[in-house]
Amino acid sequence: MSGSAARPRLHSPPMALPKRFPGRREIAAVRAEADRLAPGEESDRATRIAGRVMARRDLGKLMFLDLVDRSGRIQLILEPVDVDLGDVVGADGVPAKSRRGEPSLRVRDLELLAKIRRPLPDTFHGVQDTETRYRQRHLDLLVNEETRRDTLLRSRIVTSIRRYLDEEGFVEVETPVLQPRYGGAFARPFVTRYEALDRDYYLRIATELYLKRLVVGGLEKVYELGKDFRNEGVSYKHNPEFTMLEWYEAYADYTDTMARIEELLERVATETTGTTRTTFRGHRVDLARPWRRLRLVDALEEHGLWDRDEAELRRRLEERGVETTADSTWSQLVDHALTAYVEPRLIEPTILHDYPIELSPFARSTDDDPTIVERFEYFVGGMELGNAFTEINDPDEQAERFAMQTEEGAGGNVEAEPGDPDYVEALAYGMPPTGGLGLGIDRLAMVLTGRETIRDVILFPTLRPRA
RNA sequence: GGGCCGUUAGCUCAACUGGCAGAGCAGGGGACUCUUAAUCCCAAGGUUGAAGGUUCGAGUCCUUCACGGCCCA
Repeated sequence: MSGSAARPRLHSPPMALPKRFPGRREIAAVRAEADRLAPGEESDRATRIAGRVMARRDLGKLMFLDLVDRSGRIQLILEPVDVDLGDVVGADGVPAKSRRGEPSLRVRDLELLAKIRRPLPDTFHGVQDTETRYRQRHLDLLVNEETRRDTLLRSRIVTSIRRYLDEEGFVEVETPVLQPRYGGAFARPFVTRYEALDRDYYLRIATELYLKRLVVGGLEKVYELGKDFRNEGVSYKHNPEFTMLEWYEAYADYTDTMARIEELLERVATETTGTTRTTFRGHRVDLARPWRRLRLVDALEEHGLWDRDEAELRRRLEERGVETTADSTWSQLVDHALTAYVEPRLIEPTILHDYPIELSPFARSTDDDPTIVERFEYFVGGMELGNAFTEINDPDEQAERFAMQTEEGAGGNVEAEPGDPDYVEALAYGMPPTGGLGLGIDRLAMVLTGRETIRDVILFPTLRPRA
């Protein structure tokens, strides 16, 4: 911090740094302006920019700094000052192009806005240690440009999804995160304590049941985009706290919903990345419509893994060396077969549709087979992105499905749907035929950023606390 | 929950079969008026994740623990 006596000190004393830096332009815009000049030429237009000093090349009587803000990077040319890598500064000067042709700002005045007090990590190699990147995301964002880029891309993805749904007449709503009774998905919940009521509450595992109440109430097309919580381990595609979109559209069925999700993802990809093509986990995939469609039964039969008899299905799985002791019900065996043999092969965007009724407590039966329901899941790069169905709107039918799930739970499936009598009562007031859909936002962000783990698209992924 | 791998300076990484813990960047001092991973000179920087053990001697071998990663469940 103590520069040589020959060097002028920055005019702001460290203890009284400015509280604002007004009139600043984005670095990317200034850089573009400077780029239009000839080498050695200077503009006469005074310009102010601010950001973090990320490189310093000190030549004695001349100094070059690289200044970075959210929009980009530009070189500063100035009289030498006492400044450290990582300092936040505001610069006042004119766009210029160096003799070597680098777009720059010729600085008249440099103002320290925030002093770095701990050394910045390596600005060339960045932070490589995954643990540091997740625990100290500020460092990751500062020195790893890809992290900044993918964070901004994720933000544009969410904005683009909202724009589409809003334009299509959907209403964005917010429903309870803290719930006295959980439901709407197969998962174990986080349990918490509501002291004032002296009873346990649950963090929501889905928004499903509340959103469909709103369709009963006449909102017609609703969506919610927010966090769900599932009490399970982490993997490359699982974080216990994750972001989910659910929408419900009155007067639509699952074929309408298929068309809409294809349209949405094609559009979001194009708007945010400029293309429908992406590379994910080593696979080149194209999100452009139409996607491949495949019946679940056909997909399982391809592997000789479709059988209605639990013992027989278990035998066939074990024959292939699959450990099935954790699967206590037929539904769990089907799910296991799906996860192990079908899902990894669904590389190009694929809609897998028409599910067994046992796996789907909210979906209406198909017209030609009451044991098969109008449900689909859609996959990209061997990973499920979401789930959708033609919603049950008959209260008696819904009550029966909850009863089936109670049996499923009694059979040993801890993730069985617990049921919700209040929801059944809501349906008794009449819900229009409705198509509903869930979309895993984190997973979509993985596909569009090309990141291989969900922890790279969640800014603060769940980690064990340091001892 | 199980298996394997990792943890060395603020950051990125070395250190052979057990034999003086090292470099680059950052930070400190100095030189340098068009550099862009600037360059050059000097000095400094360590409880090798934690605890225990084996050994004349441990970053290295053994045990336990913590955290992370990958695979499996």
